Amino acid sequence: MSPPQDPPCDVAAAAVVVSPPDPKSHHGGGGDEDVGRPAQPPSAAVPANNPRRPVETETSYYVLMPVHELDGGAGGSGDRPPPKKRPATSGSCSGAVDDDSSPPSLPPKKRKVAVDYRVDSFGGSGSRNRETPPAVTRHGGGGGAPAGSTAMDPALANELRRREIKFGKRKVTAEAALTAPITTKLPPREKLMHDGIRAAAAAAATPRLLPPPAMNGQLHNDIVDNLSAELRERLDALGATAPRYVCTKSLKRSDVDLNQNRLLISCKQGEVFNCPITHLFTGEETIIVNKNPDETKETKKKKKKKRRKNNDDDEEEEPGLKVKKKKNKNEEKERPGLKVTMLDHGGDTYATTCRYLTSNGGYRFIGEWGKFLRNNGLAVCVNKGEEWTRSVHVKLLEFRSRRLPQADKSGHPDGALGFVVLHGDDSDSDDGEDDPCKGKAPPPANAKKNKKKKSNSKEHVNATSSSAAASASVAVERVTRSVEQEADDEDERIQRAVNGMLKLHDEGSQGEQQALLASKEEAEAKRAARRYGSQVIKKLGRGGGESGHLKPRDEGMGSVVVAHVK
DNA sequence: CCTGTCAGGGTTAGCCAACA
DNA sequence: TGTTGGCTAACCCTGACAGG
Repeated sequence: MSPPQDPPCDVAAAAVVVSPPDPKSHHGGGGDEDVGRPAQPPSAAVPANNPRRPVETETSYYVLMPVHELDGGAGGSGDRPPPKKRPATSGSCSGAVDDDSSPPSLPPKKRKVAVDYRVDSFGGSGSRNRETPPAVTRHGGGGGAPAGSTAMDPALANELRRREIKFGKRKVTAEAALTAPITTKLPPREKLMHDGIRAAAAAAATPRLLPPPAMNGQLHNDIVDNLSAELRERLDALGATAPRYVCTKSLKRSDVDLNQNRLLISCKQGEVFNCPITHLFTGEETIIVNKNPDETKETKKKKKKKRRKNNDDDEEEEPGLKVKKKKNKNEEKERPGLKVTMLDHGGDTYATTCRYLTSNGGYRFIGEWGKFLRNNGLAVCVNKGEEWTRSVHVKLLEFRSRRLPQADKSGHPDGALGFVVLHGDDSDSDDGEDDPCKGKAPPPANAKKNKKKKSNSKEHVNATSSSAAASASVAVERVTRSVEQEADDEDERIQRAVNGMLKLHDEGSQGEQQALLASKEEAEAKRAARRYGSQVIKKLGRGGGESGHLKPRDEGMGSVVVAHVK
């Protein structure tokens, strides 16, 4: 659960991908996080006569190209609307994160973290101004800007330049027809590619004080811009800093249960420092939030023992109980937990307390969380037999204000920490699209199916993404003949793949990593080709010397080209 | 190389106890 | 009675490993 990286979105690695018909058309392949994402069971997906796929859409062609080239044309553009979100088909709780990650047909009872750690995916929007950067940084190459920041890594640049797409035997004319328009655009694309490279370098070199211009940054802007007037007024009144996106939490039943009155945001054990919330806290706040976790355990054990003793002989314990009560009172005064003010969409204020619970491995917000639920119509009283069938997520945006309680104790010049909590039905949300981490979230109902899907998704991802070098910032254009719905899914996947590529690159485009990826991807692509009757036409950037009648639309666009031959 | 199985780990739901 | 703190079991995913 490494913090998402903010990709330089201006440049695109280009990949011409003729996707195999189905197997991957439904799974959420994509970013590295998505590799494991469950997808449609191969059995259902592979058949060419898949009922879910229109006959004429068997072959889809994907072209990854610089985002600025995506105007009009094949339906992609830099400002194209965020990929449509797949509607949650099941009544089960599926968070925003879960949504896109999980296939519609898979309503798992329990799912992995629904917390959307897009924090950094907003171009670090969530963290860019943070005092405490995430433990995992994107700067694999060391200090300063990430690789290709101030200047593109020469090796990468060379790699990109010598990339060529080579098409082997192609009996399908349709591809040629598709590629035709592509080739016609070659000159501008080359230029754009260079522009893109420069843009990537510039973007990387630029301190991320602003959200990146595209993708997640756009999403971030959307979130912030869509704050209600009341909320804005409230923030102004508090003299709050600009809200920054933290994460998205898909509300589970336990989160909306009024009897529990708490919101749990779990953090993977051992990776608490990767949790976006963790980095919101100053040192002082961290101490408060995590106050004496060990003591609590010890006291608990003691309590347990005492309980047992109580069970054994109640009479003797009475004095002890009194003592305990007194101690508890003292503990109450010292009760750990950070006072956190929450604001809802309407600007209403809720005083909550945030604590990190080692037992649950996550942050628990208590206090007026129940009030929030009631005011926002999210409350469920399980005792009354109510069921939580909605799929609602909440977005957390952090801000600070000196006018909040305990601002002085925060240890932060901007004051105490507060959260803007925006909720919405997942069906309305589009957040999943950009979530690089959502891949982790979706647990399929069937693990076996999952695996198969997983493998498919891997193939797809690898097929669409190739060398890590190519991952140097991307945008995706899809040229497809498939139906819109299908296209949307594909779009999502490619977007995720791109994100994954970006992430890989950000993690530090190490040679080993590249080599590993390259070999893996090539193998996966070949496998996919065999399985789906496609042709692995050429793996870009591998030797690159073979002849081919098709030149890459953009130099430096690394990819595995898989042509599905109908 | 592919597939199936197993073990480990993470997340969530449910429950209970203590306290105000 | 409602709130809060905490534990634990169940579920499910993921990775590793072995067999075909």
